[in-house]
Amino acid sequence: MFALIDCNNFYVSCERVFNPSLNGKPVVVLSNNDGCAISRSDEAKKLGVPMGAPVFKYKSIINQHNVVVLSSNYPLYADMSHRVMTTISKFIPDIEIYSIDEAFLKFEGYENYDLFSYASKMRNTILKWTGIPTSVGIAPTKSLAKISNKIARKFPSQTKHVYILDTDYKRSKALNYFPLNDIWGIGRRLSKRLQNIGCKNASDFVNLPEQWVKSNLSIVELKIQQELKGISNLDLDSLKIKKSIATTRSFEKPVSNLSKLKERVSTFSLSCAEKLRRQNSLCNIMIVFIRSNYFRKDLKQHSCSRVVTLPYPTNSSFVLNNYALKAVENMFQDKIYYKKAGVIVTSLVPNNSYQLGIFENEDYRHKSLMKTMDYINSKYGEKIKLANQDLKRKWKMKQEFLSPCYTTRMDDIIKIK
DNA sequence: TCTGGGGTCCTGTGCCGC
DNA sequence: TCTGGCGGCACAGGACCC
Repeated sequence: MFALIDCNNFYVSCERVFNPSLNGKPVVVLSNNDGCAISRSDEAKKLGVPMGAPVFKYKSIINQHNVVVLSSNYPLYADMSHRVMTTISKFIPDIEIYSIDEAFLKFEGYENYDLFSYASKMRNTILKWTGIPTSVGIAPTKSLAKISNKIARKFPSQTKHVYILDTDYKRSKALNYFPLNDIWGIGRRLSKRLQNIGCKNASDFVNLPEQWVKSNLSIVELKIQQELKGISNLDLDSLKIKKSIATTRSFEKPVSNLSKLKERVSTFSLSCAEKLRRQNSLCNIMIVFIRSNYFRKDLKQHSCSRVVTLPYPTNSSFVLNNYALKAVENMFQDKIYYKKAGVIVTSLVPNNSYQLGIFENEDYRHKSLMKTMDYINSKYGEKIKLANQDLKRKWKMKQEFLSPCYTTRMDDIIKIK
């Protein structure tokens, strides 16, 4: 059996742990630049603030009902997530951390356990130790565990936040209940396509001939279909090695000036280099993109990307920065208001075993220089920069409603008098 | 005025070499 | 020497997830 454990309204719940006055009130947490609502309390959901809604469109609801609006505080959420995951692994060793607020678990050798009471004990412990409420769905496959988790969340008074989908009767009842786009892996586009051929709910999808699914959709949908039938196709993915690393941002204000754009992209490339070094990887390929604001139909649009195949695998800030800047110069067009840019590194290889080039290899001094740079920056804050970065950095992400970093910054720790 | 970021995977297209 | 078919590859773009 598999279980999916999911933190309820995770970002809002993290905020509530340290600020209990938010309990019972409608609360939303916003995305970067305070753009969209990406986490909502039950009260805010009831008021009709949708997931991912641009917050300026819902100002009247927010003002009318005194909805508390917060900027996202990632250091806090990352630390709380770590606490929750550590607590879970004390109960079950087979764990796949699927996202910041979700984990899949595998119950192997738990045949003699009462899974309901074991899962309830786990969620009570998490609540007690971290303050974060969770829901647990248990089923024979990962896809069904997802559905089971939805049931646990949707009917809290009946399920007490733990639901076990363990019989054919429960399975077919659940599949008849949930619409297509509630199935893990079936999004907006695909559910529309399936609706057009007469599928109304998950059950209709499961009853489609396998051959048809394979030839008209893809192998991914076929796997989902089998999982929903109760045939396990997806196992725990415990060792997750990243295949790409990205740093991308929307700008608070549009950028139409090449040197300013270069400065931003430079910072993104350095951030990617740092992330690479942190996980002891080198990259072979770097993708740089710049894009105007596609919501502004009245302005001239430009969206462009460059794939840079590097001469040798690297995680050197200097090398990545140089190529990123060349790519921007190459793509930049005058009189365009750029709204977003990013750097993605991919084709990653481990730091300690990679193919050396015949003609060109990295300057051997970079390695120790980077090590020193990372050490100084981690000890004293971002003290060392490259000269082409804006040394008096004026731009800053919009975060008007940021809560303190209660658990990760000494100055922000709550004082008890 | 104001619309996120970080991932994975798949598909279509164009090019190249056999 | 030319041509068509085909597989492999790179790349752009899209769908999906949280």
